[in-house]
Amino acid sequence: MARHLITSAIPYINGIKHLGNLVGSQLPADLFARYQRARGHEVLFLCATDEHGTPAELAAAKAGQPVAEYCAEMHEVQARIAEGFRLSFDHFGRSSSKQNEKLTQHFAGVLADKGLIREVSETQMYSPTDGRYLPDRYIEGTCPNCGFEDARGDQCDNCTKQLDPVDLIDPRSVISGATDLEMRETKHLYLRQSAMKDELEAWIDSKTDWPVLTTSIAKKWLNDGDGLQDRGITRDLDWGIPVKRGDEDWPGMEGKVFYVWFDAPIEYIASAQEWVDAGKGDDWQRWWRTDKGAEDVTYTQFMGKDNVPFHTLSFPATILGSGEPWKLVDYIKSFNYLNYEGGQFSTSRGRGVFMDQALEILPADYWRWWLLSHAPESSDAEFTWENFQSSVNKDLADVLGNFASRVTKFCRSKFGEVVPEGGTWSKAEKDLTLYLLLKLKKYEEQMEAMEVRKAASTLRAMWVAGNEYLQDAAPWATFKEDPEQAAMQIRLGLNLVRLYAVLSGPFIPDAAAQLLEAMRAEGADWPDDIDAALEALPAGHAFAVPDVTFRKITDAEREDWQARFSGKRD
RNA sequence: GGCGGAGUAGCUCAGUUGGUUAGAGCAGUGGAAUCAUAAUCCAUGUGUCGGGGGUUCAAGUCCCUCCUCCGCUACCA
Repeated sequence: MARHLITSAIPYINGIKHLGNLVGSQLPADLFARYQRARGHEVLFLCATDEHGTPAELAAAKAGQPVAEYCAEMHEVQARIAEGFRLSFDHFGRSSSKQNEKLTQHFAGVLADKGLIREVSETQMYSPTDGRYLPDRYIEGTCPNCGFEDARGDQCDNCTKQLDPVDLIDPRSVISGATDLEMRETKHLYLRQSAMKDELEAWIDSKTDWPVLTTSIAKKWLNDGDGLQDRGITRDLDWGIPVKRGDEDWPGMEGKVFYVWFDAPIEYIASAQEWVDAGKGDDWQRWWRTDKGAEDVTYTQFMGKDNVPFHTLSFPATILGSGEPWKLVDYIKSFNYLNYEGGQFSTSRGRGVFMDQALEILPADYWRWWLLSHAPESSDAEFTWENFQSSVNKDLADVLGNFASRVTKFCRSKFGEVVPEGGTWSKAEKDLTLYLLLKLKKYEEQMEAMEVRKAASTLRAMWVAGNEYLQDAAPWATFKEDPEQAAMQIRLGLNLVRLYAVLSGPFIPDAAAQLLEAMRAEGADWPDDIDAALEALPAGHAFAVPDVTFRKITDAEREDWQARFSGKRD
C-alpha cells in the first residue's frame, strides 16, 4: 500500500472562488485523492484558507468586521462550499492557526541560524490617511510614460510599462484616494533565495517527469535577468504572523508580520498538525518528516500556473534551507486558466460562475464532470454554457444515466427487481470484458499520471461500450425467444452499472454512491479482476431502480443562466 | 520588451522519439432499433494541420522567419 500526501493550493480568504479557481487546484486534487483511496492506498489530502495579507484586511474593513472575525466567517463559508463540491479534504485548515504561527516562526528562526535571512532597509509608500503602507498595486497615478491617469504602481494597464510607485505623477491611494503619500524607511527580512539557486536548480532539473508548464516557469525565475532574487518575507501589517525568530523576539522587527507567501505554504504542514489536534489523525510527522516515517510518502501538489513560482522555488527554499528532514514535493501538477464565454472569469467584476452560485443551480457532479473533463491542462480552456449543456446532457444524462435507467427498468418489467438467473456468456460478452479490461488499464494509467481530460474520455468510452453491447445484444428481442439468454445479458448490464459506479466515483461521487445504493453494492471495491467484477452481483441479488441520476439541462435554463452570469454579481 | 503556452474538421480538443490514405467527442446528414431520461446504436469528413521558406526518401511532428491569441514578468495573492 502506497502513501500519498496530496495538497491543493490554498484559496485566498477574501471571497468565494469561481469555477476557474476550483478546476485549477482543489478539484483535480480531489480527483486524485479519491482515486488513490479507491485503489486502497493511504491518503492524506490537505487544504486550507490563506488568510493573511492586505486584501484580507481591506475586505474585512469593507465588510465592517474585525479581520479575525471576517476570516473565521469566510473560512466557514469556503469550508461549506467545499463540502458542497464533495472535496474530500482530510482537513481544511487555516493559515492563521496557532500551529502555523509556531511553525512559520520556527522556519524563520532556523533559516536565520543558517544565514539565509538578511535584513534590508528600504523605503516604501506610506499613507497616513489609511494608516498603512501601500503595496505597489494599491497606488494609482498618472503614468510617466504614456500619461494614462489610472496607472497602477507596479505596471501601467494602458502601455504595459513596468513602473515604480515613486515614478507615478500625482500618486494616490487606491483605498481612500488620499494623496498625502510619503516615502518612509522601513526594515524587512529577506530570504536569501539567491544563495540557494544552484541547489534549487539541480532539484528542478532532476524532475524530468514534471509538466512543462511547471518546469518552464521555474526555470524562467531561476535564470531571468540576474537570476533568482532574494524575496522579502515580512510586511508592515497588523494582520499576520508576528515576526519572531523561533520563540524569541526579533529585535528591530517589532510590529511586523510575515509575508503571506512565506507562511501560506507552511500551512500545508501546519494543516496536518491541525488535523491531528482536531482528533482526526494521530501522527502528522509520519507524513511530513522523513526521519519519522515520511520516507515512503509520495507528495503531490496541485495548483494554477500563477502559483508555480512559490511552490517550485520559495517554499522549497524554505524547506531545503532549513536543513531539517522535511518532506519535499515529488510532483507538481499545474493548470492553465479557465476562461468564461470568450473572456476571463473576473472576481472583481463578478463575471462568470462562482462556486456558491454553481451549487445553487445544479448538483456538484454536473460541475465536477464538466470541469474535470475540460480541465485546462495543455492550454487555457474555455467555459461556455452551450458546451456545458451539451456535454453534461450527452455524457451524464444520455450515456451514463440513461444506461442505468434502461437496464434497471427493463429488468424490473421482465424479471422484477432482482438480478435474473440463467444463461452463459458467449463471444459478445467476452469481447466486451476484454475491451473493458483494456480501457480500465488505460484509465488507471491516466489517473496515475493525472492526465485528467484523457482519463475522463477513457471513462466515458467505458460507459459507451455498455450501450453498444446492449444495443447489439438486444435483450428486449432475445427475451422473446430465449429468456435465459436475455437474463444473462441483463445480469451483465446490471453488473456494468455497478462497475461504472465504482470507476466513476472519483469524478462524480454522488451519482456513484446513488447507483451503488440502488444496486445494493455499497462499499464495492476497485475491480482488480474485471471478470469477477462483472459477476459481483449474483443471480437473486435484489436491487432498486434508481431515481433519475442526471436530469437534462433545458435550453431555457441555459439561456437564463447565460444572461444571469454575464455581468454583475449581486 | 523578455519568457512561456497556444494556433489541427462548424465547436471542444488528441496527435508519443518525423513514417502507410491526419484522429476523437459534440453538432450536421442518412439509416436501424423501440429496453430507456425522444435516451441508444450503425454509417457518413474536398481539414491550404496560422502564413512563408528550409532539412529529409518522408514533416502537423525538426530548423529559420513572420502573423494572431493568451498568461507571467518577482511589493495582489
